Amino acid sequence: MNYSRQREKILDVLTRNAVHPTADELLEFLQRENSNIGITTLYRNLNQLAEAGMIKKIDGLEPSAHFDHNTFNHYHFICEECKKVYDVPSDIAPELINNVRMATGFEIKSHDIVFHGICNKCKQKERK
Amino acid sequence: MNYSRQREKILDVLTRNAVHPTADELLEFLQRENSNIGITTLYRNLNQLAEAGMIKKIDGLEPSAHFDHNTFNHYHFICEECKKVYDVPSDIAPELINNVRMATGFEIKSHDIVFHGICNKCKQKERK
DNA sequence: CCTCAAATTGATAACTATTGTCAGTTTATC
DNA sequence: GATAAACTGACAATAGTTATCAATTTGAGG
Repeated sequence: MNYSRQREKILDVLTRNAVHPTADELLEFLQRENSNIGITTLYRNLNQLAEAGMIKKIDGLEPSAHFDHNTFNHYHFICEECKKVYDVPSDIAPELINNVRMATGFEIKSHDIVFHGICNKCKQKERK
Repeated sequence: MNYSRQREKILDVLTRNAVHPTADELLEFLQRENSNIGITTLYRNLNQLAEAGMIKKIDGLEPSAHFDHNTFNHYHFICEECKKVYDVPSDIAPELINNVRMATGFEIKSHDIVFHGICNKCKQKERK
């Protein structure tokens, strides 16, 4: 993978905006910083970076993929109210992979967990 | 929800073809049994049935949603080789929800786990 | 530096999965 | 049987994402 100004900028903006943005949201962030990067280039780079393990692509949050600069093993929670995506630490399911191996015999290469519910901020608001 | 011939047929075919089909695959199954149901009707019913809790919509298997007649609490595994979707029993992560509640304080309404890897059949084939 | 192949960009077009529209049909209730 | 509400399905539209490809940029070697 060669260097490119655009890829560096994308990685930079994604890291500074740790809100699990979609491609569209990232494009906005970039434009706000006067980085006009083509949407094709953005998608191409996001996929390349994910492929290379430098970022994470979060599926399961239809209708569009979100992207995460945090490549540390962890899970995600999306609030049904404010739609914000939160990180969930991976130690909530310590024996998961082992248990699946035992139960199925399959070779597990990766896994993702998505939780849906109401976050604390939105629980507060509802109480008022 | 009123009765409809189409909805009954969709539920019937989905139940008999327990392979977690996509909407397109379901359409094929239906056509094979000479049930020509419009794609709009199919999607509308799948969403209604999922809404009503009579089937499950499986997100996170891009690029398209899969559907599952099994509404029992369970998870999914997709084989990177043959692309088949398998069920994974839910008892592999017994304390999951509690642990997330403890870690985050969030109200968890639902969650999904998707495992990626190689299934036993494909492991066999690779050995040859 | 200069050259050159390989990698990258981005405008445009294309594709795919899914949903909106709406007139005509079916269902259920009285 | 009449009537309102639910449902169908052809068609058009939308949204997210990828393919195409000529022009530009990058990096390794001479």
